[in-house]
Amino acid sequence: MAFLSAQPRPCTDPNCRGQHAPAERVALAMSLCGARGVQLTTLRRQILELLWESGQPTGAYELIEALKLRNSRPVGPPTIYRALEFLMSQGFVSKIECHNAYVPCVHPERHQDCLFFICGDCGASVELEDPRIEQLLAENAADLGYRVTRRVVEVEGTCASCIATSAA
Amino acid sequence: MAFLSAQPRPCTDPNCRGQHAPAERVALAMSLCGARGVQLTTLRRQILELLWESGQPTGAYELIEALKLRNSRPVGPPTIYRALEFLMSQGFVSKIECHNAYVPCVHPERHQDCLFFICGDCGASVELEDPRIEQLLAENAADLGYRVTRRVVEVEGTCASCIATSAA
DNA sequence: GCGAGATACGCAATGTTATAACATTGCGTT
DNA sequence: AACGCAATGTTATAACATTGCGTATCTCGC
Repeated sequence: MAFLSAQPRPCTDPNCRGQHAPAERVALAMSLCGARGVQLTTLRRQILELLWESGQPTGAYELIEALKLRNSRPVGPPTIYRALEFLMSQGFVSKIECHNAYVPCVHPERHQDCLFFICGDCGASVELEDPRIEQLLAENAADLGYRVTRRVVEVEGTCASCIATSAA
Repeated sequence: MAFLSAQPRPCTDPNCRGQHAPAERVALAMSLCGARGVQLTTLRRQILELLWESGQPTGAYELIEALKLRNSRPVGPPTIYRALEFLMSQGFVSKIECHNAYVPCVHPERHQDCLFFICGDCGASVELEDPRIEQLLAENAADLGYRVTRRVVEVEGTCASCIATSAA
């Protein structure tokens, strides 16, 4: 009886905009890792937590600094990058290529690349899915004979609240 | 009488796939710079030529090496990056964010961000335009209240010829 | 032509992001 | 104990990009 389950469940609202508590998101990741037979180790979990708590795309070296505060013993760049690679391979994190920064993903269970809108003023990013865009990219790929391994769709601009603030 | 003009003219075929001779492309850039009142200096022109001749996304430091061979006097990173910034501002070049590399643009006169398909095997990239995708991104931006300044759409995968090669 | 201001370039140093190469830890199995 | 394995630690370096400042070159009004 799924509705009685104590397990965290995936969000099914494509327009939820990622409004979920960090703890809830991390619990979902732990659950998925269990089901997939991979390990969400302490380090990996901490990084995922930090990303959820950060609220905006965060650089690898910022994560190193943040972990230093939390853990006393510092970790080196390779450690961070390996953990990020794991988190990305599992769909828990995406890289914002145009900012060399990392964001937690709202829908790791669907595990696909989605759209990001990034505000150049406040730095916040929003994750969206749009099947129509995915479809069109797939069509273009088919026309070219491409086999697709990854999609990067990043829209840079100014978010509504920053527009409002700057107008004031 | 436009059809008698000796000026290079923009390509109007959205699916031309960039099959244009480097010299022709550079001539178009020079013409556009004249019309816009900006300077396509020797350095900038050389970099644009190198990108057209390269045939695939090229890193800033690769351009430094290539210029060293061509010019005897070497140029430093800031010089290259300034030139690339100029070429991007004029729509002559785009950055492939997911590879930290630069490609010449087929349609500088339209001066807008387009789609790139990048082959992970051979490294070649293909530039496309798809108004339907642009439209959908604009819709999503409008829904979110975003003012868009730049679009990054990069599809990584394997191109048709590399698929054929690896199958053989 | 000629000087003032703007634009572009040269150069040294530095900052930022990412990976290579190798060593170690911890844990479960034999 | 000895081994295998996944993850992490350590050191160094590769790869990408910017800052700050001084010099050269171009443009335009005179």
